[in-house]
Amino acid sequence: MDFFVDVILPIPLERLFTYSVTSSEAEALQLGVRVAVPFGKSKIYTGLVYRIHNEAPQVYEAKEVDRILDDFPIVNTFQLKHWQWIADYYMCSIGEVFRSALPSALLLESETLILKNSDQEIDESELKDDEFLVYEALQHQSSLKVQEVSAIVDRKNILPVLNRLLEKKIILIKEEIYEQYKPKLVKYVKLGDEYLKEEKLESLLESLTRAPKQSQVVLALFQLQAVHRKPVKVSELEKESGASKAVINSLIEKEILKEYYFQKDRVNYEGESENSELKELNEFQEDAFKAINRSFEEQKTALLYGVTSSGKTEVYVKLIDECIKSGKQVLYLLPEIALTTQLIARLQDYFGEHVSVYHSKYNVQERVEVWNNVLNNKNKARIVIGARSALFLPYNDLGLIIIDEEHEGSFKQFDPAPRYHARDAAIVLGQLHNSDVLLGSATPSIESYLNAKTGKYGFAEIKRRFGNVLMPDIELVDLKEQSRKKRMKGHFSERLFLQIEEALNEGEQVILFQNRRGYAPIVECTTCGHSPQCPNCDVSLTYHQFRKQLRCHYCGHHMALPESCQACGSPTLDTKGFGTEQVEKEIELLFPDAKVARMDLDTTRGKHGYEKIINAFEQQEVDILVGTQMLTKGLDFRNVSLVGIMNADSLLNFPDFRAHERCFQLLTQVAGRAGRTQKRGKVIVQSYNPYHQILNQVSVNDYEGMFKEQLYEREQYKYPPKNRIIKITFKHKEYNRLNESAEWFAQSLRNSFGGNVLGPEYPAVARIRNQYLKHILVKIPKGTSVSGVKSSIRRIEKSFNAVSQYRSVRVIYNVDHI
DNA sequence: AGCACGCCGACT
DNA sequence: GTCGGCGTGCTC
Repeated sequence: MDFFVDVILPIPLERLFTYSVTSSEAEALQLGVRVAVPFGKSKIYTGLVYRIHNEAPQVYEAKEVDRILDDFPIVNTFQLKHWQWIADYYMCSIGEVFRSALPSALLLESETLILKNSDQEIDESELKDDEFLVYEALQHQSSLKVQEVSAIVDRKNILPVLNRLLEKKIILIKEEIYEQYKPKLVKYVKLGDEYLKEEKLESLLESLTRAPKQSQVVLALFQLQAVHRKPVKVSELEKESGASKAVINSLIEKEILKEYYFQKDRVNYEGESENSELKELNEFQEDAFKAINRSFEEQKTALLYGVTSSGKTEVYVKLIDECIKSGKQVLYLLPEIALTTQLIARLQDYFGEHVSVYHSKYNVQERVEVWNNVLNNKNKARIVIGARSALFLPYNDLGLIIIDEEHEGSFKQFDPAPRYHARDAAIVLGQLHNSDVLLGSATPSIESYLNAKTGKYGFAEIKRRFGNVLMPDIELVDLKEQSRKKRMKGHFSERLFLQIEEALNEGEQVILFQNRRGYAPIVECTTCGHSPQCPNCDVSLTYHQFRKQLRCHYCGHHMALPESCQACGSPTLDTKGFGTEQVEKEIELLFPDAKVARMDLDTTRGKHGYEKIINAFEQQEVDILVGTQMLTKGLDFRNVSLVGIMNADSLLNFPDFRAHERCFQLLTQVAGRAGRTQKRGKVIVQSYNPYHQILNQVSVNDYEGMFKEQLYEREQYKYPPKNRIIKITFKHKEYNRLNESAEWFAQSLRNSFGGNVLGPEYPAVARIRNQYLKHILVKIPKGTSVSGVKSSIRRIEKSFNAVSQYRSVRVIYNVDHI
């Protein structure tokens, strides 16, 4: 009988691919094992076995599986079901989910290598220029990658050159696959088996009298073993004996010593293994804890609404503790930017080596190790704390999922596919594992709060800040009035200025929030009104003073700041608007004695970018911290008494239906950084529009009011949470073709869904990296079948792709777009 | 998504 | 004439 496997390939194609295997291979294979398979003319991909069967394909001959990569499955059936759900719900292929789920080191791909054919006699004079260049490069390097050849001959299409060289038998071509993950090995030594007996030992030491260095090494080894009673690393022995590697190696060669290796994990918790005692919960936390457990008993997802600094983490810790005592795994999801060392250290303090961390700043090797630890249900991966991608780890016995800062929009993956929402996908994962799911936030999303209100979720609440610290006092300042009365110092109102002064005098710290990086978003000529634009995107270039540069925040294009206007030549350039950099500069002028630091994308590049700034602020080496929304997430500073919002209007004026909700959340979260100890914190919100409803709701902490109003508005305009939306983006470099094709698509959609189709419309930035963009929004009213709508859209896409002019237009689906 | 194949304009 | 552009179609 013939055997076949259906595999998932990491490409955006709907279907699975069938390959043939031998009967012995079929016996060894299991679902969830990786295989290397040939694909197309020359490529080799990593596929995942999804089905093993005997049904020979009818219309084509299946290719053979190249190689089986795992002895045991590295993906389990929970994951496969979960991936399928994500693919269906978020309208992408399971291959795309596969691609983003696996750490890249486990997704090996073939690479074409060009090798020299050394058997061949070569007459260099017969080579053309480009051929010679490749030939010469191969004299220095044993192999070249396609990209390298491309760089050498300075051309994109290198196939002709390679073909000519192949014909002349100068080169060989090879498809190379390599396992990217290499376990880290540590070298140990012990005494050779021969010398383990007492009598042999004596003669050994005698024989070494003429080699003092060597006997020193042997003695040092004894000493180390006697003291530590554990295996001895080569590096330790080297240090202890003072002998060189060469001496040790010659002992190994004589088989007096024996070397051996242990695999070592790269990610290790080095702290105390003794855990701190769990803190006692206060009465409010205790009530919340009980309420959460009650909803878990009813198999419900629970929402924990606890004001900033109310001690939600302690509640989480207690739940985690109970869960791991029952032997199950815990997943603790956080937005990427909230994954600070502060929080991780806190959890490790309680759970020590049970905690594993998984997020984008981990390198590929470290990620594979966490993956394997979770797969094997290792103790050190009992608790995984991570960003949204931690959702894809191979849990086999998940007991609890916590999604902290549940309201955060960054839980939704934006690009590339799968464009999933980690919170929602986590709830589905919880259902598959039958595990408890807890959402936590100080500013719940409208969706989750509604679910709690309607009884779909359980609900728990902590209204008091920990230690009965008062909620910060929030004051709104009218910028219009202040500037009319000429009370502004730069972008600081008199109120804010005086408050900063006071805080500094008291030796307290200040946080200033401005949701825009750079110095100024627009440079403008006061003579002709011209402002420099990005050549690739439809945006003004932002001025960054620290490099005297104009930069595009969409494509990275940058240029030096021109001396004079590029349109009219007059030197009257001025800036409009302001970003964090300018706030920092003004602070330096207004408060020359204060130490300022800035935290935004520009200052936190690199692996430890955040940490440095956060640590400096924590150690009070910095008095004033200026930053973007990065500041809002999970940072806990004791000594901050004042938070200033430089300009709240930029948050309110976003042109989408979530702007007000987001503004409320952001401001409440930043405000929550103030006054985390006994003294009541102060927050100053500057705005041209201080009577705006949302600002007032923030100032009196009226979440309920905000919720009711937003819910009403969303219902009126058929937006989530009661309705669902799918955003369809069209992308093409030709303006006209994009317009036509998007219009065609919208018309077809309208035929099916009438007034529930909005657009096509240009987004605020209508061109990015030379690609024009247009959006269509499809609203799905409550009660309508979501899957029905999705299949209609898919049908329309098929006819769309049948039109040849439209086919090159990229169509991107974004289900539940944030 | 890649990647090869095939047809068309711009240069050595 | 060739080189390199891009539209088209396929991948087990």
